[in-house]
Amino acid sequence: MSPKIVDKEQRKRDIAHVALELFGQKGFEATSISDIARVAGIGKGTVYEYFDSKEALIVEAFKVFVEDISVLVEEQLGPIEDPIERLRAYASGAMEAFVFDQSIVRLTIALMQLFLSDKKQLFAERNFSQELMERPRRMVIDTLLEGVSRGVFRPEVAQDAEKIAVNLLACLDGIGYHYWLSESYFDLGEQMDYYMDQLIDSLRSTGSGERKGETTGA
Amino acid sequence: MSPKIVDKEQRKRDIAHVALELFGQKGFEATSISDIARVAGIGKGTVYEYFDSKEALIVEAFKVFVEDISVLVEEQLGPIEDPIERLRAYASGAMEAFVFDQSIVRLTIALMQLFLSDKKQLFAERNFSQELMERPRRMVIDTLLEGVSRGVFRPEVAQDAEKIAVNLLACLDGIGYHYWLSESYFDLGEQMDYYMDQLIDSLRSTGSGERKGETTGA
Amino acid sequence: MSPKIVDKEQRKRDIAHVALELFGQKGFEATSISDIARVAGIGKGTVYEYFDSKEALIVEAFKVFVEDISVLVEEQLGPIEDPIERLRAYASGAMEAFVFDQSIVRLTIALMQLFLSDKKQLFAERNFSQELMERPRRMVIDTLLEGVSRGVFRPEVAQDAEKIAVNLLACLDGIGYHYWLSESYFDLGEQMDYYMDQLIDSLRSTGSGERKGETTGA
Amino acid sequence: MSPKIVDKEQRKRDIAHVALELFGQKGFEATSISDIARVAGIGKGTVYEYFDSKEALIVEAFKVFVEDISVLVEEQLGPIEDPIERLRAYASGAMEAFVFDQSIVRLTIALMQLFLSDKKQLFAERNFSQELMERPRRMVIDTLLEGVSRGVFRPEVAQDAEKIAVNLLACLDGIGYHYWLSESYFDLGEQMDYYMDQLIDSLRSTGSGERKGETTGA
DNA sequence: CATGAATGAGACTTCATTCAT
DNA sequence: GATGAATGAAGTCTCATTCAT
Repeated sequence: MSPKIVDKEQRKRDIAHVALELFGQKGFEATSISDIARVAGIGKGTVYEYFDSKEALIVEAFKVFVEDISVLVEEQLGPIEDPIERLRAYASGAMEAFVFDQSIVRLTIALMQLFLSDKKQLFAERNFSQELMERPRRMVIDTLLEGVSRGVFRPEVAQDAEKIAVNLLACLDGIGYHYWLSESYFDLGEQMDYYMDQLIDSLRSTGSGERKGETTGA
Repeated sequence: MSPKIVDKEQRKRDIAHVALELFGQKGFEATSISDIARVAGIGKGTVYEYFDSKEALIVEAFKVFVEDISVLVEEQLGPIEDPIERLRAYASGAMEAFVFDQSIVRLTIALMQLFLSDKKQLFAERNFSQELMERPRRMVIDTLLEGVSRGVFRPEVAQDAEKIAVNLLACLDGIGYHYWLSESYFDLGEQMDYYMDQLIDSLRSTGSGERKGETTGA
Repeated sequence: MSPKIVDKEQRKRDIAHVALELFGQKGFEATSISDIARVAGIGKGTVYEYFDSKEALIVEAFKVFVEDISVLVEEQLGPIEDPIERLRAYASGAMEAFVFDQSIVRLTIALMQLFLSDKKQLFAERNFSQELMERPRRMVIDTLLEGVSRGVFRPEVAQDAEKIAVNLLACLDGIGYHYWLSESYFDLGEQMDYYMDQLIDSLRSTGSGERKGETTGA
Repeated sequence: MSPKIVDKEQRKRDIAHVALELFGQKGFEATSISDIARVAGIGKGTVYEYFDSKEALIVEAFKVFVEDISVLVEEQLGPIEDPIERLRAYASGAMEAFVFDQSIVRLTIALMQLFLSDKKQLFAERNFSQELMERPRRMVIDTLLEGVSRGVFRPEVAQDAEKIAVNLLACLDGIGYHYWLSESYFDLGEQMDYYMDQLIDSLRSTGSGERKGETTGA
């Protein structure tokens, strides 16, 4: 409430941001408190004024990460009206993240790291990975429903909206990770387009357009 | 005259397996050579009789991992003849891995870890992530072609076989990871079935069957 | 506001001095960082706050060594005016070092150790062994020239001053080392006097004195 | 006595020779038993059939070293008759060792290492450094006496022979070490010649030749 | 509040030595 | 006798964390 507290909260977030940046660049274990302090431009001891331990810092960093992603998705898709365009825009955004801004990919993988470490219990309170997907999923579901109500998508889409959304997010990520891991073995854009064409094709209300291709892949 | 007789190759593999186990449980950095030695029931120094460094051990562990997976896929799908059944069997296998034998998931994530650490160069020689997918991809492609030649799948599938295969593997993994990360937020079996139904439906030659459902999600 | 106040430079020198002490007692490889820390009364990790590596510590230690020696020579010879007395004083100082304060001998040997290890490249920047001799050589040369200008030494000494100086320093060291290695097989004082008598005798301007003895050995 | 025993003694010496070689190349601590065994072409365990410990091996190696040097000096000087030539030949040999076959230098330094390590007690039984000098000293003394009896050297040389010999050996070594340490700061040949000229000049019987120069440095 | 000096646990790695074959 | 697999002590170095200033 008082300016002091606001300041402290902001400082905390700043440090978490720096940490996030570094975690994404090198992973957790390779990122030391010293690194974080140096990049943040503060003293090593000061970090401990804001966080009880490195683990607490990690948790805060992911809290920030989840918020950032939500904001990012919002920004990218906010202005777009057409349901189909919205879905494609989401896919494009995901693709770009995998090809260009690897930090998101890296951070998601860092998050996975936490899941297979003993630190999993850090998340007793909150399930960040679920929160991470919550906003995008909400967005996809809303878009699907909007598409149905506009008559762009088939009515049956409405009742499967959640399932469709979950799969959409998962598949885009899956394709992205495989691309990332296989070091450009295939063309990410092509694969994602192939996937999206298929999907959108199957969503369209029959009257709203011809089936585009012969439909094959997922 | 003759020294202690030991099958060094076998021993090496054994240690690699133990390492693999632990890497999957805790990640690389969190797994110490001491841990590996203790679990393997040998002295710390002995590990270094078989591997020049922790990094060499990591590489060997993944070599073993890739081989294991290949064998596993082979075993699961070997006897199945029908193309559609083969694809479904593969999906089931993947699902089970995500639900039960988490070690595969964990190891794949461990592999991702390596990619975001500076140890990426360890794989200069071999691209394990690609090798890891090579066998399954081959299998899926062959199955698709076989399906086409049997008249079960539409002829167009043949030319897109590679793309379809890549997406299939990626999407199944994507769904699996999201499930794993979201801690059972959704029903993995249902989601995978939903995906596979859609996919297979789109592969079938028009004459070979009715469109199974109305919905089409990813 | 202000952090713990410590004179880092002084601390660094202190640690280097402790290291020097131990290097002289046991050699480099036999001296562990733990040893140094223990004797310095600090924690093992603290050493690394001041030196990036053991090698950096070795370099710093020798920097300190060279300075110490220079100061020592200066102190011993500073006030003496007469050229012959100065030379004899230097010889006496060297002798005492070999008989009493073995640390100088030990450290010089430690320095030799470095030369035959692969750590020689540590000295890419500075040639400590040369620096170590620089001051004494300068001093001897100056003394010789002073002696010539005073008419105490023969004029020809001037042009050979450098050669004479180099040999003087080298021979004194040689005698000292042999004494040290042979564990008092001979009387160091006698041998050095014998050497110095010969030398000074050969330097004297013919008018300045009778040849002292018959013998002349080096 | 029996062939077996001879064989064993020879084997022991062979190993010691290999060890010597390696000690000279890298120093003690940097030379591992594994290294020695590998270069000797035998098993690591076999080394322990011949030596109780690494330290015992070091001792044996130096025993061999001392013998080798004696033989070497004998070979180099054996055939030379003229006393002056013998002395100069010894100096040349020493010089070559410092310039070319650094292994002798390195080994002598390694020997010094032992003296400043805790392993000094290894030599309780024998003083290798003294033994090492014994033969050359003997040789120099004999040569001096021979020179006197031939009338080449002044009669007084005889009674100081030991002192002269000790200083000669020590000074040559001293010049050599300084050269080695200073990395060719000066011309070793010149310095040694300068020293030897002076020395021999001072030894000559007055009748046997003019004083060569004005005599200056040692 | 902020700082960074200090620290010890613990990581990787080497190596002299033992011992079963 | 010969071998090399096995081992643990010990070394260098990193880093999360504490605490005096």
